[in-house]
Amino acid sequence: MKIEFICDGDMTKPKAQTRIQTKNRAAIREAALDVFSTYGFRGSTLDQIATAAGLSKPNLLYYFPSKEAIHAELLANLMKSWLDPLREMNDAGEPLQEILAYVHRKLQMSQDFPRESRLWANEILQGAPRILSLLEDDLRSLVDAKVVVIKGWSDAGRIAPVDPYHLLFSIWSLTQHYADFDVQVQAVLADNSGDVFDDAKDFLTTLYTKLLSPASV
Amino acid sequence: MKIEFICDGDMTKPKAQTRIQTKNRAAIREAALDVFSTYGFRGSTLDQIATAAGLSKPNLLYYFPSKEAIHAELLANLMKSWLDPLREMNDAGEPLQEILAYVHRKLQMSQDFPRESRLWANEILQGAPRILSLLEDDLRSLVDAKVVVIKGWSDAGRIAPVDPYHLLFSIWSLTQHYADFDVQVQAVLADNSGDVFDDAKDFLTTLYTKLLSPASV
DNA sequence: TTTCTTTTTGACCAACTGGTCAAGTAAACG
DNA sequence: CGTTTACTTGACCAGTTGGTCAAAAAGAAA
Repeated sequence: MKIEFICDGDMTKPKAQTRIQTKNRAAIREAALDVFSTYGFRGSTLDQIATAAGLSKPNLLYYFPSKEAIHAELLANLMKSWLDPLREMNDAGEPLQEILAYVHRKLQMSQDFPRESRLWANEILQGAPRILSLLEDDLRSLVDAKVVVIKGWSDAGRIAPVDPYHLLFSIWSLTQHYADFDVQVQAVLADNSGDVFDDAKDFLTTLYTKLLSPASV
Repeated sequence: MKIEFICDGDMTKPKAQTRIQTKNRAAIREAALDVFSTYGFRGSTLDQIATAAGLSKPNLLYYFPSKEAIHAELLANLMKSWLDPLREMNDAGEPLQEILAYVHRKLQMSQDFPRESRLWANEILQGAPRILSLLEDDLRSLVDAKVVVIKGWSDAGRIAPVDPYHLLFSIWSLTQHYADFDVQVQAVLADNSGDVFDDAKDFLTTLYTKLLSPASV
């Protein structure tokens, strides 16, 4: 019997997975996340992933039809959790609080899911060949919607005037930097101080508070 | 006769290169920068580089002893130009102007040398296996020196109090983002507006001015 | 022109790549 | 228990990889 592919378009047969399938598919996803996020798609091999998952290569290919398919599934899952923190930003909330909360959520994701962040970064760095269309649809429309919200806050004088697009870019880059460039951050800081993410949180809170607080005049 | 390797440690024989050597080694560096910055080290092949340089693979290997050697030379050159903009930050200057000038220099580099930025990003993302020691030596000592300068400005009340390390991280991430995540930026902005880098420059100038201007009290 | 050196290439190699397949082993089910 | 189904594997394949080498083709120098 053929394995059902999660999330495919057709509605036929939800086809419950067996214990073994659930376990092994999860192990493969874990291993693939490790390998892909470190070496990128073309730099990773099925043997690496299989070994990391504790399976033989043919066995791995019993669960996923191809290297491409594993990568695609990871990216599909990632897209959702990558957009969610921005979706949660609430039109009706207090503007500065909403933006700071978004920054903190993104920073927390860099701390908790650095591999996911690096997988994303690898894909974008290489020109996003596999998710360009998703960027232009899902990401773009979400951003466009939130840009309107931010513009509204800004026009109403509830936050300082700011380019909403570049504001979002700044949040992405500042928060993901701590995951993507971790090696560099560690090399510079070495033993130097306390917790990096605590300090980063303080720094970013100050930065966005100063940037966005409406002029007191 | 063996080809001399540029910049090797020993002082013997400067050994002037021939016209052909100069031309072909330059072509190889150009091509390798294209390929490595797009696919990362492991994802790039000698055939790709050779073709892009207009040479056959054996011919390419006549000029460089290995794939590793080409990559190493690119990174060595890059390290210098990557650190220079920070080196130029002048202790004796007006603090805010010095920092803004550094930001603008880095942003300009993202605009003018996006491939170099992506080559760097690829290397760091993958754990910097080939330049970790350089990060821990050259980069770290330069940063430590400049941190003292910034701390001095901050203690003297010439700029607002700020964590100097995270200030530098923020400059790196905000400026390099426009090179490294270019595809994503383009996907979000699409045709939307005028020049991305012009807008980015305005945004960053405002951001760091607000962050660093000393309290008016 | 002749000679000497530099440059270029086609043929080749062993190791590795993503992927297949038939045959075997282990679960689950009746 | 036996049988059906799910899972696993060793052997294998064609294409690609980084890299070698001897010999041919330019260039430079005389």
